[in-house]
Amino acid sequence: MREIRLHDTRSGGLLPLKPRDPGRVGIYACGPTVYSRIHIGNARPFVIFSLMKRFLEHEGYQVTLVVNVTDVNDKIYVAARNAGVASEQLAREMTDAYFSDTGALGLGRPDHEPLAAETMGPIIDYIQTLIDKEHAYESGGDVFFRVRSDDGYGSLSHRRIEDMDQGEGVEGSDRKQDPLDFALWKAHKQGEDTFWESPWGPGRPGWHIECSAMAESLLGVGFDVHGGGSDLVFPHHENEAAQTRAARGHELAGLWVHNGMIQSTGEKMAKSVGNIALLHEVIEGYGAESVVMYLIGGHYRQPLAFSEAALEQARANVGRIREAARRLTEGDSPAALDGVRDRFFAVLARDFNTAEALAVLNEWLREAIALAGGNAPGDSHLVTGDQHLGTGDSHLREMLGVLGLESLLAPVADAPEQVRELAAQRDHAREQRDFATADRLRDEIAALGWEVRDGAAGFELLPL
RNA sequence: GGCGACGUGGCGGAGUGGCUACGCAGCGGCCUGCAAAGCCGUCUACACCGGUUCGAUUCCGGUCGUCGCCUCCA
Repeated sequence: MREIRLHDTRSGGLLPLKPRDPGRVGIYACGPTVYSRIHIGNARPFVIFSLMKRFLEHEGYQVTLVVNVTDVNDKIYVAARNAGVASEQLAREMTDAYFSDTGALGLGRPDHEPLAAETMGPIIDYIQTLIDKEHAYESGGDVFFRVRSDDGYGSLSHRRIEDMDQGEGVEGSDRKQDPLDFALWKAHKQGEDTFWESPWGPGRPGWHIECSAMAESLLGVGFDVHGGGSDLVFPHHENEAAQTRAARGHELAGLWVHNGMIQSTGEKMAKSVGNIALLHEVIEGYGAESVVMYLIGGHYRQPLAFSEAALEQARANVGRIREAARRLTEGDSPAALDGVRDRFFAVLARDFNTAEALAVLNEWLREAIALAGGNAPGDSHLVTGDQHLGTGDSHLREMLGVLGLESLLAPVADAPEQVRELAAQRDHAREQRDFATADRLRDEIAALGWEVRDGAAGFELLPL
């Protein structure tokens, strides 16, 4: 089994993936807070970790991917109040929208998608354990985590407690023993229409404990990879890690993997900045494959520039691969290309470098063409666009499958009878050298949503 | 202010102490009634200043700039 290395935020370096249970990998990635439709930045971790799961499965691991939904949070109360709907209803609607928006990416679903609202029992138990171990305390209906009781606090985000903002003026500061302490449970406040009963009175959990509890109840303590956006390193993941150390005496995850931000107008795409592109709109505009292609075009840890041009480019890339795929034959790829295919996966094994893998995939396509046509550098006429290569597509299928782009290999549907009839007429007109008629028919075909291409072996019809 | 990351050709974006990243766009060919698609070829790079080195885009230091986190945030 090939060694897979990932960049670990806590150690700051590339670490080999050493599964807790040999052959089995557990991944937990933080999903969105559902108070509005998600934007393409929210989709990045969903795509990265979905594809990482595919890659690990390709490498022979059995993978459990958990992506949570934060459906209990301050933001949701505020957004619901502004929209004049119940917070529970808004959360439910936006959760559904999230499932539908990410579903449209065509990558399938994670193995588990827990909701905070449905994990309330474990969350309350978790808090009670922290109180019992004196890592947390109740104060006026709130419960706070005692940050200074965790020796490892700051080890994930590389901050020293002394450097931290003392949190003056922050909500709840009058009830905290230490300004650094953060809320595990927040007492019910007037106007908050969703709340739960607890040993400390009615209220709702804090964000950080929700994730610790959801992750642990599905993957146990010490699972392999905890992922999420780099903006979550502090305080969210730092706090998750602290809670687990305090309650269980063990690290929550072996590796902490963080994706970079998508940038728009030169800064992080964020609802609060107002520079967002909603995922469902981008998918409708460019197609799911283009969105996936765009997201894997850069290394997951780097910031990624968002623009119309970047999406257009991704769409062009998708089109080119789809064209190439059409010219291959279903079946085994030539052994001469095994090395290129292997390199594709070797590159992914080095910190999941999808950008470099894509370059290798391009190389595979180029060599497949050269192999089929015998093109030497400088030859430009041996393989033409309409020529079927006769090369087996198994390697490409394997690579595209890991990238979530296997749909590019789907056969083109037959054109409707009406379109085929027009195309036949056009072919006849061309034989008669009646090009005016041929061009008019091409326009008619285009108006029906099809493109006609002429080749040595006759015409082809493709959906526009 | 503290911590961290980054500055690559028109654009997106990898990577490396010495050898073409890749893609998009452009340009020149091939093919073509025209077109589309495809194929071949091709031009623009490694922020700036020092240092280490036989040799640095790649290592070290500095300067300038950008971004992220420190508050909800993928």
